Amino acid sequence: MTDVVRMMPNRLTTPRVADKNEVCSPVACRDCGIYGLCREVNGPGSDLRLLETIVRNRKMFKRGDLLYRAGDPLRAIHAIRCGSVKTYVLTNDGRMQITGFHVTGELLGLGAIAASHYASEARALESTMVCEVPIEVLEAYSEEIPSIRQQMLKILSREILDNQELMLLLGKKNAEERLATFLLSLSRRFEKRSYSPTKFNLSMSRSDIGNYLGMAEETVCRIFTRFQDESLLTTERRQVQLHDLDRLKSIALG
Amino acid sequence: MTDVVRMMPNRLTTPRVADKNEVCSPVACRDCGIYGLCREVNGPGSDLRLLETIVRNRKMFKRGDLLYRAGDPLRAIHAIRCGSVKTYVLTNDGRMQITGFHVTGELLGLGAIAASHYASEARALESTMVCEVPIEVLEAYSEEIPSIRQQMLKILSREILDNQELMLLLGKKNAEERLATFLLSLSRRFEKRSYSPTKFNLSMSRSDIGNYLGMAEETVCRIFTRFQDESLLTTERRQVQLHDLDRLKSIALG
DNA sequence: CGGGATCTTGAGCAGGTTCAAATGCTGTGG
DNA sequence: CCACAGCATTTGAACCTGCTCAAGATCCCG
Repeated sequence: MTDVVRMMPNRLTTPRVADKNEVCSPVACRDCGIYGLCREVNGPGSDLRLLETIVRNRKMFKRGDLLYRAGDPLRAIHAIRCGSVKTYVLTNDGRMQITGFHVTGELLGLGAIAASHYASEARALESTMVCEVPIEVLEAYSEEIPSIRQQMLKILSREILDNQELMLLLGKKNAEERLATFLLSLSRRFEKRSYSPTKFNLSMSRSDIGNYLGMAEETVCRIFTRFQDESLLTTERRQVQLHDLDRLKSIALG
Repeated sequence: MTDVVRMMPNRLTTPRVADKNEVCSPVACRDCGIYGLCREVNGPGSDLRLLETIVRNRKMFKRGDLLYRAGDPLRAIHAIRCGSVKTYVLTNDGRMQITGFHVTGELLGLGAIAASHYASEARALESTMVCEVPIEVLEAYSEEIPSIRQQMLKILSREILDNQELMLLLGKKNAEERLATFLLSLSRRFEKRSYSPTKFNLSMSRSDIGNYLGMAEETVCRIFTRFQDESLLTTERRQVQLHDLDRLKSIALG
């Protein structure tokens, strides 16, 4: 194990990896994106039927496992309990564009509501526990409780905003700006979930990062090296430590 | 007027330009994106309250007029009655990324539902008539008629799919593939609304096209010229005629 | 310990950008 | 109705960022 890793007490630095035997209680699910739906539905501490349904439908995925394939009929909405997932779309000739990395507490599959088929493919980047809400359960509750739809609208809307930012990145930013933006996005998301915003693990490969950011994997490496030379950060394989968030921000914004 | 333009009977080739005095009846609104919402709400021919509300709230915009600004509180959902609009986001240093061109029958502003503020800016590309549904009207009807939310989910979801395609374009396609994809997208959208899919007017400048596709305006020109040399299409200023949709498709897909 | 995957670095190349300039269109005011 | 200013489009030429190809280093897993 590397020095960087040895320095790090596990909690408060990197998200835990899913443990198959761990009890996934409603309380433990508080981090889950789907929890936002539940809280919307029930008063605090009241009837938690939806949450219970969710908790009963949890699944483990290993690195590289497929959560769903593009074109599959939409079975369920997926909430990442712990771990991480990449989603991507494919061109006819097999080129892949990663459209997002999703970490603990985030939701997958809502973009497919309209089509009733998954539009993208999702694959686990590490050992990942996912809670699933079968779509018919969601539908049933939506009939009964209109505010669920309201909440879903918000989540979809949020996704549209995120995608707009990614489009801006892909269309207008150069390689340095892209990587800086990417690192800051991860940093913020980890911070929101009480993990360290400056020291974390990248669960995706350089090649995945490059694909997502629209650049070659070699370029990703080179920019990491350049940032390191400028003392912006330290990398040790997939461990990253950010030393100067402010300077990173000014780079990210162009 | 150029030869190309003179050849074209107006209807069935290019969308009409908005006429300030034209009556915007419910029937005439059939092309409107918002009509999808209404049909969801009422049986055919029955109570058309929502539609009437919409029809009373129409507005004219001239080329370059702002429909709304990023950060403005969300007032209304906008349905383009005729004309066209570009939406875009801005970086801090003023760089712009156009996130979409929207033509007759399409909806604007739904992406902002969550934030309750517009996330992007919208500007008319030509004389454009827009029907507006004030957000509180939409909310009120949504309370009463849950299927409206259902329909809005579908529209949002559709937008996410479209954005995924644009991300793939920006991240993975070269200049020729981008322009071909762009032209085919317009072609399909015009065809869906019974305009000619092979002969139409580009209401946006080369510079706008370049911005949207993540390339320099000069590159757009050069590729247009190249396509013309290969007899794929003819351009005369902003008039385009596509001669070989199939070949264009095979280019677009990579 | 071995082999495959991942990461890093170098060198040369190319697609696309930038800068510059010519041409053509449009619409605005007199 | 015409002239002119300003904008949009087109084309050329030099340059540069990031890509591709290649090879070596390192890590991870069984």
